[in-house]
Amino acid sequence: MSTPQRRRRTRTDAERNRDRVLEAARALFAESGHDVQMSEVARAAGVGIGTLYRKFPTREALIEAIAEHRAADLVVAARRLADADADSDADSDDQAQGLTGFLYHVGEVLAGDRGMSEVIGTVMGSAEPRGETREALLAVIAELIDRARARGAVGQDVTAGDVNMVICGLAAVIRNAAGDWRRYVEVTLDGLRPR
Amino acid sequence: MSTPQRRRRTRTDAERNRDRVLEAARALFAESGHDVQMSEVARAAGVGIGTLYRKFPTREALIEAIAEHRAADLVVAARRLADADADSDADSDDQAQGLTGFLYHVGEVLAGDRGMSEVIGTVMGSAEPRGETREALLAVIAELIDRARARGAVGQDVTAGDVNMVICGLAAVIRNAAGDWRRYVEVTLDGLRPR
DNA sequence: CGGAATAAGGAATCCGGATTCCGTATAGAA
DNA sequence: TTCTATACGGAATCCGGATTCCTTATTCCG
Repeated sequence: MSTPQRRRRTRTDAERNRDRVLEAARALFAESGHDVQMSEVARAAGVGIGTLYRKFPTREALIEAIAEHRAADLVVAARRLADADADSDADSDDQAQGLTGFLYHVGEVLAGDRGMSEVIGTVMGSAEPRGETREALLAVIAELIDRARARGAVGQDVTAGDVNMVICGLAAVIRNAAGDWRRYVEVTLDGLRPR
Repeated sequence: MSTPQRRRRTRTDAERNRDRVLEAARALFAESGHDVQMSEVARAAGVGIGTLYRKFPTREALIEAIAEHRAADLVVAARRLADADADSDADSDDQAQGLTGFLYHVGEVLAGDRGMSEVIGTVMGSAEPRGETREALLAVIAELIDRARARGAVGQDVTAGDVNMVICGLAAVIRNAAGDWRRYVEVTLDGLRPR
């Protein structure tokens, strides 16, 4: 029946180290993908392996934490594009501007982040049951599609799932340097147009 | 200066075992992808690990050997489709029949072969310098494209590289169960049409 | 049939990393 | 300043698998 006294606040240095780890890992993963070693991350962060493990009990946990962040960034970007799309008049030569912009943005991001390109497939795939961020992303994508469709820029039958697939493929193209990813985006966008 | 006497022919049992290994590995990889253990392959083949390693000095060698086979199969299939395409009149409702058939065929194959879907990206990507089979595949694809283009079924600017990318993406879609791959093929084919 | 020359088997070894453990160091509450 | 909950560091440990090695079994050539 002991009354638990209020916990001391988290040590400031602990917090600082967490940030350092996160940042170092983000950079390393972006540069070389997820096959970087935990010890490397720790070194890059200027922290001991023990500390790294205190923050993230597992390599997987670390990767997941970062992937989550980056995915959330994508949601934000998509949100912005959707809003911009809402404002703009229908005078642009690209009637699907929001969606178009989004796909190119994703390409840009993946092209600059090896790690992300390795995981986005899983994130978007039907794998993870818990996908708060995933749901959010699908929602915004659906919105982008609706806007484009309202202007007759994409087929009536296009769904967020379709874009999902396209992104999944895009990541693979980028990872394998299988060609010019911009061309890929161009082709798939054409494929989504009506008729 | 010793004259090497003519070698004894390869023992029949040795050959038999090689086939067994190849077959077992093919099945296992198709079923579960390439993360299967060497010992599992050996067991499935009814052979000792030592024997397995005598045939394929490295896990990578084994995977490569099988991937090579399967890729060659794709070339054969493509070749057939190209020939069939050559015969057919232009009365079909699908003017790109050869190419269309090929992409669906690839999808079918990848959907039934986890291992292949994991590697095709690398095979098609600009990775491998030595790509006899890769070259052959690209050549047939180019032919399929030419035929389709002659009928105005695909854009003037479509290249084998484009199809390459599409396949790379297709593999990712299938691997991640990111959606209905047939839909993906449909969309990308549309994207390759003129205009 | 007899004897190399090959091949089969599979236990023992090796290895690259991830993860754990515990003795120290430090922040921050009193 | 003191004291203790927290956090740090990084050597030691653990582990899953690939790969090696050596002993025994088979082929098949003469």
